[in-house]
Amino acid sequence: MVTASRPLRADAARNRDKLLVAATELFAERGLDVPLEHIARRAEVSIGTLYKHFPTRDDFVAQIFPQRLAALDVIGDRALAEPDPWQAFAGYLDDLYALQAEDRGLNDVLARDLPNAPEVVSACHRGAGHAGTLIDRALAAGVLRADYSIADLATLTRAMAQVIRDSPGEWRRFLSIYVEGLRA
Amino acid sequence: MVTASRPLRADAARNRDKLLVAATELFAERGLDVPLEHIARRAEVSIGTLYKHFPTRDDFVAQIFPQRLAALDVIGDRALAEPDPWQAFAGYLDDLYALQAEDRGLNDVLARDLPNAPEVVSACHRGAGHAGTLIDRALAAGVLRADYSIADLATLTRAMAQVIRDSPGEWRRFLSIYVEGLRA
DNA sequence: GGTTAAGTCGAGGGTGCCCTCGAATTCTGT
DNA sequence: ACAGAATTCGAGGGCACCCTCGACTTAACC
Repeated sequence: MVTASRPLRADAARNRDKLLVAATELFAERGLDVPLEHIARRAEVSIGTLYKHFPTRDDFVAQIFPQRLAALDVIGDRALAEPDPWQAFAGYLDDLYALQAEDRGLNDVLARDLPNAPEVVSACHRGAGHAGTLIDRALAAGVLRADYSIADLATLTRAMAQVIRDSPGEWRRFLSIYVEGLRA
Repeated sequence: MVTASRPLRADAARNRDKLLVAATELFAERGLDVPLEHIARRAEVSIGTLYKHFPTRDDFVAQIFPQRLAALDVIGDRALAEPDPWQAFAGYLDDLYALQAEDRGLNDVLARDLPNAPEVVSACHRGAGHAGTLIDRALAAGVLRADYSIADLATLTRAMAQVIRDSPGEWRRFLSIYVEGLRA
């Protein structure tokens, strides 16, 4: 999988790291659309060097977000371990959006059309898998409105992304109202 | 109020109209951020002429949206005429977002920080007034969750704007779930 | 018809972002 | 130390949008 061509030269490895750090920070602070020039500047590296290491924005995304998205598995597993199906589902939503609220980049990744990064896509699919299971369990237990589906959750996620952007202090309240409407 | 300076020359009046028509169409189709050059092109007028008549984007907004926002009064009055407080409130939301779904420009106007156009601002205030009354009535009747406020409705509106943009076919379903969570 | 104020036009300058490429630099192995 | 390969740099071209301004055109009034 990892095509180990010649290892990077020392200075190159250092620059690559600085770029990754800068990109991670800026994505989290300002979202996925931060200008690449800003990333280069924060990394104290020229724009040309940036393009050498990461020819496209998606190359950054592919390097940065798989780790971030691992958190999805963590909250997914936690929810699956919760015995009460309703608690599991509602808690999962809470955890999910707390995650999004902490990281504008993550918020963007989950809310918009997926970036062209296979690892990111598969992490999202895994997340959707967890969510699907939680929904099914809640449906089986009869605690969730009977017509709820994963597609509704996708819609909710985009809506929540917007609420988080506009009024970071109010997403929890908004979510709790919506969730109230979900009970069977 | 209307400073009736010299009337416009015939050709100027014609161009002004063409610009207004083009802007109305394009705002509705593509939202408030459509490039001004596109408006000029559709109006078959040069960019310089556009700036002569409408020095800023807000000048367009100020001319176009007060009419559009009159619809807010219509649905507001309709809702106030409805005797059942819950029906009135829920129906109002439905009508409001149906309006937004029909016109991307309106969707933008209602969802983002208000444009610098006094007439638009006051129309929105009037709308908020109606909504406030409907909320109060529903609260008084005990059919709406007791802590609901106009601020929640503002949050909802931004969320709905996003849902409408992303998946125009699903806003009604999303809204109905949220509204379900609102009942007392 | 001639005068002139009003209106029109569009090239062009400014900004912010994207991305490329050749010259200059620096690491690495011998 | 040196050669050669790898890496860095940043000026600069491209694009999309914003907005201005002076030369040209035209409607309006006598």
